[in-house]
Amino acid sequence: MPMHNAEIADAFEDLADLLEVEDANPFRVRAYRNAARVIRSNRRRIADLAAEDLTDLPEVGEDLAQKIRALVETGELPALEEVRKRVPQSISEMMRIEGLGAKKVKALYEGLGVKGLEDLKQAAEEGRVAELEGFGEKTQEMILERAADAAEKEQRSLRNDAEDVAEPLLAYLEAIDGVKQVELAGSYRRRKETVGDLDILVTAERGTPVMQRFVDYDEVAEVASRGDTRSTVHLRSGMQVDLRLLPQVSFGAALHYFTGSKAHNVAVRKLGRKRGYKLNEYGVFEGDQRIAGRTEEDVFASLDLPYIPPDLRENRGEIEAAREDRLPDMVRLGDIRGDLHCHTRYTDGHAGLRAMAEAARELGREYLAITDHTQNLKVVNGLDAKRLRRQMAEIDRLNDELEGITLLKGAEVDILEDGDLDLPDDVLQALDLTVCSLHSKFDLPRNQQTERVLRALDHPAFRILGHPTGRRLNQRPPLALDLEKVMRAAAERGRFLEVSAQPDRLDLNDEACLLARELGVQVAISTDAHTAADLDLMRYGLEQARRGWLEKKHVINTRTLKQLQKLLQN
DNA sequence: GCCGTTTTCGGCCCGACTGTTTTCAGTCG
Repeated sequence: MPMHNAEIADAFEDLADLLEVEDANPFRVRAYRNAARVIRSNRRRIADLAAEDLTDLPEVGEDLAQKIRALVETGELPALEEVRKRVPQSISEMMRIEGLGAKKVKALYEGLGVKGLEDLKQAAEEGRVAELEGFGEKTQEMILERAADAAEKEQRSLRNDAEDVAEPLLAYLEAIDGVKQVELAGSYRRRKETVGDLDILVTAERGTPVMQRFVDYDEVAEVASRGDTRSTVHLRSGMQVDLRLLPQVSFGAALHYFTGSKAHNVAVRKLGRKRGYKLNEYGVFEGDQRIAGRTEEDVFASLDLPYIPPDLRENRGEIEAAREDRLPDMVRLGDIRGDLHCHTRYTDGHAGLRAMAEAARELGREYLAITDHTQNLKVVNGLDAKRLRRQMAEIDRLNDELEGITLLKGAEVDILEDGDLDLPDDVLQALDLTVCSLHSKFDLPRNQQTERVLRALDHPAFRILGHPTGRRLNQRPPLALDLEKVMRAAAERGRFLEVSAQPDRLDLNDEACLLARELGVQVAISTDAHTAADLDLMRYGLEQARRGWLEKKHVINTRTLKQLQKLLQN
């Protein structure tokens, strides 16, 4: 089983952590971290590229290329094994405690012989930490408080959960008398699929008690730090929130800086340096002279760049594209004309056909495909041919009656273990479209899983591959599938892939959308609604498609009903 | 360890906040 990009990245992160504790050259440490970031976010499997020239990857030179090859081939990183002989691996787990970095961990290890979280907790309980030079009572208390939490795995929040926390807080801040601007920066603003913490930027009239009101917010469980221009709190929900109070004149620079991504910022700063400018969160400076900073548009303009939307700021070519005036014209919610995946009471949905149709019409959809499960999925009472025929007849009757919306006859057809589809051909052919999905045998080896999907793709009734990787955020990793191969086959056969808008799926994700664009596969952004209210989840799928540079022309449910029907005929 | 329109050596982002060592190092973003 070839090594996953995340595993390779983890190995270099570990190496960086341990070297940092050893007080190695900080730039060397950073080089490993930079490479880990590049590897982790690369959409192709590094293990598969190992035969090619890995130095083509940014941040990867001769040395790292050789280390990656060794790691992929042997499963071991000799440099890491070397360091582990000198420093126990477990001490890096202490660095997960907020407020403990490499230097403090090194001091704890050398001064107290503490080797991991358990040791550390014990040392703190016995009061030995406070006695160590450079440490005190407060640090010891902090360690006691956080050691237990650090042992649990950190999880990022789903976007919709983060919104539930963020929106009321933003409204609270905006309502403070004297507050002028409130913006939520960070990965939240970039519309990333998950959110780690919230970075809020505020401008206000002089003397406005923003910080006091912020730490007084009802939902604040703990104030981690409080200053005149910056404070950090933890909310009851567990979410960390940073708030920064800024002068108007640098608001745009700060918004750009704290929106990130880090990789995007590094690339933009580099562009500035080439022109002799200095970029930081206060502005763009030529010598001591601030030449931009009030708005983000100013900041980009000072570098002769058009405005780059936050969704694209991942250093995936957006800066070059901006310079050459070929930024994508990303698909918008208003472009969406229909929804091609939903369920009803016939299987595991909670509303009837008419209710779903009317809810979709309320949202301005012109068509809605009814795609209930098929017989293989017993737990949800999947439809057999007979029941599906009955549903099709009911849809025909409803279509005669309904104004302003058309229901399409479809099914979410199970792809069986051998790649067959889960209904007889005649009934499949009678449908307007199929969404074909994997719901079983997630653990097949990569080759076999890929073959299974390729076989299904060959079926004449196959139209859309539903939630292609099967991942559930924070629950289930993507299944082993050669997505590139699948996409190439789909492009050849005129088939489509789904971008599921379910907040815990978002599948295809942003990077896979980029790949789809590159390989010429069109997608359907679908809600997979199980209730009438779910039909409004569309925006979450749209956000990931936009992050994946997809335009209106790449998304089949932006077509009129007539155009779509033509696309689905072949 | 990487990188290069300042190019094969010599840089590599830097400012706010905290706790502690009372003038600053460590951490974070």
